[in-house]
Order: sequence, then structure tokens, then C-alpha cells
Amino acid sequence: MSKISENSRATIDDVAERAGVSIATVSRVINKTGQVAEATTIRVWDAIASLDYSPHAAARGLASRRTNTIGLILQDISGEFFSPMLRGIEAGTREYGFDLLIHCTHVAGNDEPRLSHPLGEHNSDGIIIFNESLSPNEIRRLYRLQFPMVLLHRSPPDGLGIPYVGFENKSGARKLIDYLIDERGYRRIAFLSGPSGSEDSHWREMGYRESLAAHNIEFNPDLLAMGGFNEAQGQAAISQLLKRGEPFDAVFAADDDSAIGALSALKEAGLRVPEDIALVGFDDIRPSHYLTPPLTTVRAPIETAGREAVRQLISLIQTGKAEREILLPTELIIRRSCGASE
Amino acid sequence: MSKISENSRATIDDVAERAGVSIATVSRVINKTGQVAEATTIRVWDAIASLDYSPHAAARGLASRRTNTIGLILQDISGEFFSPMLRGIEAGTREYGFDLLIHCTHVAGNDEPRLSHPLGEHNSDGIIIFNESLSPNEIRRLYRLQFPMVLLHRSPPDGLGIPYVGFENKSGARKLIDYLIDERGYRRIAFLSGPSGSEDSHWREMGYRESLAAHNIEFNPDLLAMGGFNEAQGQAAISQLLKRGEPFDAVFAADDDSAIGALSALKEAGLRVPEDIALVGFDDIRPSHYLTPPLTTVRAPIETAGREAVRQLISLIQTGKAEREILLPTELIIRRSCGASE
DNA sequence: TTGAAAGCGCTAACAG
DNA sequence: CTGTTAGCGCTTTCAA
Repeated sequence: MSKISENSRATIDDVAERAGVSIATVSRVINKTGQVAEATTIRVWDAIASLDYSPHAAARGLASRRTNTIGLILQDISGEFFSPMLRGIEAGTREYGFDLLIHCTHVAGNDEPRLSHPLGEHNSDGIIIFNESLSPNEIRRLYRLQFPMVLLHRSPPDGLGIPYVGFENKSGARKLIDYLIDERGYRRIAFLSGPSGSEDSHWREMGYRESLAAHNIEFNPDLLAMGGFNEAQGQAAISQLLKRGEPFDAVFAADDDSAIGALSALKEAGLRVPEDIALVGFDDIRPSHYLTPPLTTVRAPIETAGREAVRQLISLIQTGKAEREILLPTELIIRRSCGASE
Repeated sequence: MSKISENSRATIDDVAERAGVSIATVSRVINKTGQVAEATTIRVWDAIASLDYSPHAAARGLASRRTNTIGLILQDISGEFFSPMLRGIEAGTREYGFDLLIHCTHVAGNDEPRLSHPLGEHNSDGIIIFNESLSPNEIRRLYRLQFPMVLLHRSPPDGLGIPYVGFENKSGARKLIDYLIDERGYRRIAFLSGPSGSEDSHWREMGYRESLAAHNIEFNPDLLAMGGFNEAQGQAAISQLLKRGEPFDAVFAADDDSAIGALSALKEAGLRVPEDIALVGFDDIRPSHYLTPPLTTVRAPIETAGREAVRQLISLIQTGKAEREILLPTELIIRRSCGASE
């Protein structure tokens, strides 16, 4: 009877025995490290196939000091933004033969003494940090350890040399507001921001202000509403703004999720979009095109950004090098919500 | 100078040394296995904290034969369904202190001989299999190995005793169509299906047929349209159906994503919803409530299902037991798309 | 081109 | 309550 019992996995020893070679050779074949005779290689692969062997990840990791896994840290899983982002990250990860570990940080958990680092040197070869999901302190700790990291949609704290991937937010917003003013004649444009810490929101606001300034329109702080990159807060913020009484003829929501909330608020107040108030967003998430009216927005390559973050991270892991900053271009998408004919 | 160099991690030995105990004791403290004196425990936690120690996952896994990781296999990441599902799974995973590994199977990859099992005994303690993302053969292989698995939104192949979690699809659809017929007076109701292999779609269709039968309405195969649980195919299918010329007064889309596509097709054909044709869906994904008109649908507890799958899986891993079948109840959500006043 | 053997950092008996 | 020690299944020198 074979040494491989019914419910226990084949090991590299089984493969070696079956192929009539040493485990070192099996290892060489699998990892394509070192020269192995053609005939031997074939015998080894045959043995692997017939035993349905897959190497034990932990054993490999322990011996090689590589986990072949990358981690993704985010606050939580929500909104329409998340799905394309993860799609890009997963695709990139798989393309390079890495596994993907996911961790959300949004709930603190209990208080007893514990091992605090969900993702790090002990279980992955590198991590992607989305937004503000990891504290600057923790980032610094990993940086000190020279642990490979890539930041997604945020820049490094202090001036740490950590690569990051994001969008051309400012120029995208600038194009959008320029269009609103130049082509559509709006001048009293409200800005619905994202959450306060968000860099995406910050730069979009900068693009908005820059456009106003370029058109000699004074920035009006009363036309600022605080949202949170989600529908509910967007709706609440615009309801508030409406109550304030400061007149405006257009709303620029810092992202499409909040634009959807804004649209509800506007409709609820009996206002027509775009006849009474124009509405534009940022991101071009999937629902934007089937809203009523369809939403004018700036298309951000969310999926590409995710994939690019993986590329940079893998490069960092494998070569120690990566680009410091990658800002992906955006595209103006004109639809009816800003008064365009189509 | 300390043995812990700048950029290399602290190990259990460092902790033991620092706390003045053996590594066995450190291990006991961390894993809460075996009795350790209060004072010792404190010293150990202190050492852990001051060294910023986290146990090497691979070493733990190798020694304990547990990875503390569960895997999720899916075809691809898309649609509005995915986000709440993953949220539930991630939350469940974290609640039990497990890590989450994600893998998509939708692209084949290259042809050279390779290690074929992305997720399995070698890198996780159990897996959640979504839909048809894993072949029956592979499922059988893992079953033979007695590897813990839970199926999400599909039942086991053959009659393997693998636990699965899903929705009460049939009764949900039944309620919905009953309502359409009894309260709204529709009788020529088209069914827009999901992809052919989908059990969710199958049982929703069964509920639909059951309702028709209960109302003495003959099932009309010409009122069947083949979609794919996504917007594009839903739209195409309804356009087709319209061209066929068979009259109908309502459409039941097997999921909300295709309902959104159906809505586009209907509008494009100049039909008003619900005045000319009523439209209903299934799932109650986020956009459903802000469609124009808002979509009548059946709310499926997507996030809860994900969380429940994790619960069952962990129970299977830890106790060897889990419930064979969990079908979560659904709820009728009435909105304007079926002609309701509000 | 191949094999032998020394760990990788932990857990889990076993002994005390 | 605590320490000693034998592996877990691999990768990786080092020799041959």
C-alpha cells in the first residue's frame, strides 16, 4: 500500500519517490531553478500530475522566506468603486502568480492584548494600502522594515519614498468645471466634497477652485457641502445646502456615489436636473449612465489603477524598484445631467 | 547589540529571551493553550509589544497544520451582487480571526505543466465556492480529501454531503408573481432568465411557473428570454423578445442587474414602465431603489448569506459539523416599476 | 545534472 | 506551571 493515505496530501517526498529522484530535483523542476535533464523533468511532472500534488504553501514560505502572496488593506467594502478596483487587483495578482489576501480595518475589535498586524511581513511579500486604511504609524513601521508597499489613492505620509498610484484628479476636475462654465454657462457651482481626509476629494476640489479662478469667479465657501463619498451623506449634504438658501445652479459632487445621493436630494426638493440645477460627478461608476438623467462625470480608470498598483508592488518585491508616483489620466464624460442635449 | 537587526523580524526566540521564558511558554500565551501564570503572561505580552512581534504565519501553519485562512473561489468580480457578498464573507472571516484568500477562476491561463490548485488543502483550512466557479471534478477531489467546503448559491454535485447556503428563491419568486397577478392584474408575464447553469435562476423560474399554474395561467415558452445576470445580456434579451412580437404586460427579470438592462431595452423601444409594461427583479441590489422608476423586487440577504457561509465553514473546520442546507428567507419589496402607487 | 542535509519559525507532545 | 525537543514540508547551499 502506498504511503499516501486516503485523506492526507501527497508531499514532495511522495513525488520524489514516484519519479525516482531526490526531493531537491523535484523542487528544482517545480521552481524552475537550476538545470534538470529533460527526461527527469518529464518524469517529475508526471508524478506530480498522477499524485495531484500541490506544494504546501506554508512549508514553501518557511523555507524560501517568500509567501507568494500580496495583501490588500482597505477600510471596508462598499460602494460601486470597490468592485472594479478589486477586479483590477485580483487580475494583476493572478497574472503574476501571486495569491491575494484581503483585510478590512474598519472595526476595531476587542481590547485584550493581541497580535496586531493583520497583514505584513509575517504573511505576505508586500501589501497594497487603499486610502486611509492603515495608520501613518503602521506605514512607518513597515517602511522601517523595508517591507514592500504600494499606496492606492493616497500619497505617502511625511515624505516617505513609498510608491503610489492614483488619478489625475485635479486636471480631471478642472476639465469638468471648465466645461460647465465655458460650454454650459454655469457660474454658481456648488462643491460636494468627500470625507475630510480624502486626497481624491482634496485634489478634485483644487481643480474646481482652479477653474473658478481661471474664470474670475470668486470661490464661495457657502457653496461647499461636506459629503463622504457615499449616497446617504451626499443626499444629506445637499438637502442641507438647499436649506441654507445660498443660490446655485450646478453641483459638482466629488464622486458619483455622492452624486447619486445629491440627485435624490434635488429631486426630493422638487428641483429638476438639469433644468433647474445641473449635476456632475467623478469616477463614472456603473450606475452613472443609467441614472435619470444620465450623469455627466469624469471617468477614472479604477480597474487600471488597481492593476497598476499590483504591477508596481510586484516590481518592488522582485527588483526592489518601482515608480514613485503614477497618476492615471481621466476622461470627461458628458451626459444629460449637465444640460447637454444627449 | 540586540540580535534583532534593523530590517529583520523578531521571532519567537527573541520574545522568549526578552520575557525570560522558553518559546513554549510564549507559544502558550499567544495561542491561549495550556496554563500560564498571570505574571508570566504579562511579561510575555510586554515583550511581544515592545518587539512588535507577529508570529510567522508559514511557520505556524507548518507546525500546526492549520493555516488559519479560508479561501473564496469565484468566477469573476462583477455586478452589484458581488460587493455585499464579499462584505459578508470578509466580516465573517475576520470575526473568527481567519484570513481571507480570494481567487477568480474565469481565465484559463497558459498551457505549460503547472500546479493546478489555486486554493485547497495546501494553503487554506477550508473554502467557500461561489456558484459554478469550481468544476464538479475538483469539488469531488476535495471532498474525497475531506477538505472543508461550503457552497454558496449552488447545491452539491451528485449528492455529496457538502453544506450549502442560498436563498429561498422559489418562494420568493412565487410571492412576487402572486402579487403581480393578484394585486396588479398582470397575466402575460415574461421571464428573463439568468445564465443557463444558475440554480438561483432555475428556482426563481420554478416559483414563477408555480405561481402561473396556481392562477390557471398557461406557461408560455415564447415569453422566456435568456439573460445572464448582467445588464448587457438583459437588455439584449428583452430587445429580442420585443421583436418576437409575442405580447406581454410585465417582465420578471431573474435578477436586478438584468432588470436594469431590461429597463433600458424597454425605454429604448419607447415603452413606459410601468404604464405600458411592468418590470420586476430579484435581489434588491443597491441601485434598484434609485432607478426610474424604482424597481419592485425581492430582497435577498446577500451579505447575510456570505456571512453564514463563513459560519458554516468555520464550524466545519472546527467541529467537523455544519448544517447541510441553509436557505435564507426573502422579502417582497414593492416599488413603482410594477405599477404600485408609491 | 543530481543528492544529502541543514535549517526556516513555529506547535505540540512529553517530562518535570 | 514551565522547559526540551522532535518534527511540519519545503528550499537551498554544498558536494559530488
